[in-house]
Amino acid sequence: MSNAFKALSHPTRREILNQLKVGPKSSGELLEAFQVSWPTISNHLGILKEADLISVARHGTSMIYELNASVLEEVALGLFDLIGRAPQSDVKGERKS
Amino acid sequence: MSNAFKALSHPTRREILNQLKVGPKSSGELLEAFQVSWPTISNHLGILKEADLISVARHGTSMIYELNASVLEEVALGLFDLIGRAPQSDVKGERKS
DNA sequence: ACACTAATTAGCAAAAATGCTAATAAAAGG
DNA sequence: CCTTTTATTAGCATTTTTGCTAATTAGTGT
Repeated sequence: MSNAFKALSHPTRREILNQLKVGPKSSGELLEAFQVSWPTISNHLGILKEADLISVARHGTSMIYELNASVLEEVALGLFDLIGRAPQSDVKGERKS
Repeated sequence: MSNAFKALSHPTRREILNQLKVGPKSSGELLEAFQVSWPTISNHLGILKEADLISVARHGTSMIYELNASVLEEVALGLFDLIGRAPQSDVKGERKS
């Protein structure tokens, strides 16, 4: 859990998650949204992956990154628990088939 | 928002929030739960306060710290937004008087 | 095999976070 | 006013994070 919050504590990494919100993207596509070098983005992606907030799969020469919704949900639920008000669990977004 | 996540990224600080979950406490009371020096706790409390995750009020010689539920809720909602599934707002916690 | 594109790893320097001891402040009680 | 209790501030060393350039890996096309 510490890893997750640490990963979330950097603005660039939160913005990466925000970019991935609309759908999977490659390192290169993500790079364009930020004024940093490629190794820097690569490092941020590594940290997010280490925290299990994103998943990655190779697609040809590209690495495609994707949000890990379940882990993000866990973190959010942990915060709700802290203030003693759990959200209804019947939301869950996706319906069953 | 960056401040909040940074504050949450340290295990001791998350545990402080956990201690405050049951109710307000003084620095001294909080200190007893951790094997660190007093200045260290004071520093962590300062960071949590800076992030607006807790509030503080003087009570005699003691400083009483208290959870800022609304800010924690905001952070949690931010995460839910990231995965596109907002929790129901009809909470299970306090009823309306 | 060779070049080209996409991305990561290595190595480094600068900045920030962590947590200590010592010194200081602020309120309460005698 | 002086002491005690409660807590913060100052100053410092150690560790971690951040982000760069240069070098390397991996796949694609010729």
